Amino acid sequence: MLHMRKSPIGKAKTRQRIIEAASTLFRAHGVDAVGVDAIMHAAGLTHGGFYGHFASKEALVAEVAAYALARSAERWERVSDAEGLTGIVDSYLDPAHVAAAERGCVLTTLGPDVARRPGAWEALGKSVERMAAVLERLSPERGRAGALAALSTMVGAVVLARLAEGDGAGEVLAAAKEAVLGQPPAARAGVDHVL
Amino acid sequence: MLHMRKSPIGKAKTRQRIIEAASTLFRAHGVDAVGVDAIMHAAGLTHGGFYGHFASKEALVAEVAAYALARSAERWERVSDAEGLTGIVDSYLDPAHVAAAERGCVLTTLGPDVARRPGAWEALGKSVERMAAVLERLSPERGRAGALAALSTMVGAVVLARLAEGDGAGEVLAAAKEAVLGQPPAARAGVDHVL
DNA sequence: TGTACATCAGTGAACGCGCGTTCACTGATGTAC
DNA sequence: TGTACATCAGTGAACGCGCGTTCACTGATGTAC
Repeated sequence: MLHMRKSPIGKAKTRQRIIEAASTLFRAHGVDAVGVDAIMHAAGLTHGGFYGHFASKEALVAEVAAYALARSAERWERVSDAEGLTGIVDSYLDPAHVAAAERGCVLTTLGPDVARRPGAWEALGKSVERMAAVLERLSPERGRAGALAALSTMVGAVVLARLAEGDGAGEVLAAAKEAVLGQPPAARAGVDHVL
Repeated sequence: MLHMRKSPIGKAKTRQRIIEAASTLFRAHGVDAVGVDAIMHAAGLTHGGFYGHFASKEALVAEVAAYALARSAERWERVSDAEGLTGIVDSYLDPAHVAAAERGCVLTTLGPDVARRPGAWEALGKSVERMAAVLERLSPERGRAGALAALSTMVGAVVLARLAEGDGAGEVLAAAKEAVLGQPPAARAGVDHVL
């Protein structure tokens, strides 16, 4: 092969590239539908090198889930500072989020998948906690229970929106937005029974 | 082999047995983690007979998802008649539902998995519609948007509860229940930061 | 009612294939002199 | 500064295995006489 990456300082970067490639592929196609070979290829490497970075595919799954959700939590904290509750809710309950599952929130793309792998729970819990804390800080009057309920609504709405055809997705997202932000029905379009 | 089932009237029952076996296994382990061989074995048959009933594993997946969610929708309609909104919400947001994923709501066990298989959407949409209709009938003052938001909250809460360790699951379920039923905080236990 | 036969639900060996994982190796790198 | 060498990140062939699917077959069933 012509190009190889062998400097010791580069190993950590290669590892990170593998995690990022896997986080896209896992979210897009599901954990079991993506092989080590496909991940390494997406990272610009050959499959054999995988085990120099991770003990097993399962170990990668746990790390990827934790990493991707931690990035979501970071984003929530950053957006909440700049744009407040509506900033988070609008970007989460956005058709673009529904469409781009490969970059979407892990809870909505891999939730049930990760739930079957108890090894990954611990690492996710911390990020879920951070996301709930952001919501609670922005709506202190609803308390922690209100924050957990709002998070549930947002996660569930994106899951449902990905199962809806046509305009159904938009209707679910709008309904969830209304519930979480407490907006009145306002000028509602004449959408009817499209889910 | 000693026992075989070959009467023409029995074929439809065999087919149903395959669907039911698959619906349990898919929900418990995920679609890609369960092979045709395991499904047929659980149905008391050998793997070769599968293709006398279904064109492919993908065709079975679509049928299983539709069947299992339709049974949920039926149950919602039946329970709503007898026990009203609290009957549905209490049984859906119950630790027993969280624990028994293999018999749980398809939206929470296979949602993202099915979302990646557009072939199965159509059959699911009808059942989602029925579930939303049940919620709207029981809370007409919140309208269709309120029903879709409540459904989102319930689905998201079960997904999150399956990712939580220890008491975190109960906390999410209680928060979602409070949000959907509109109950006041009431006598809340001193649970703190357990998710 | 009893016998011969056609049907076809279910069997199980076999197929090509891609999986997760291992391992002997290669060759660019950073270091020692 | 220039050369020789040890390190080790990454390569790619190979492993056993289980996948989805096919197919020649078996034998219990319902039917015809």
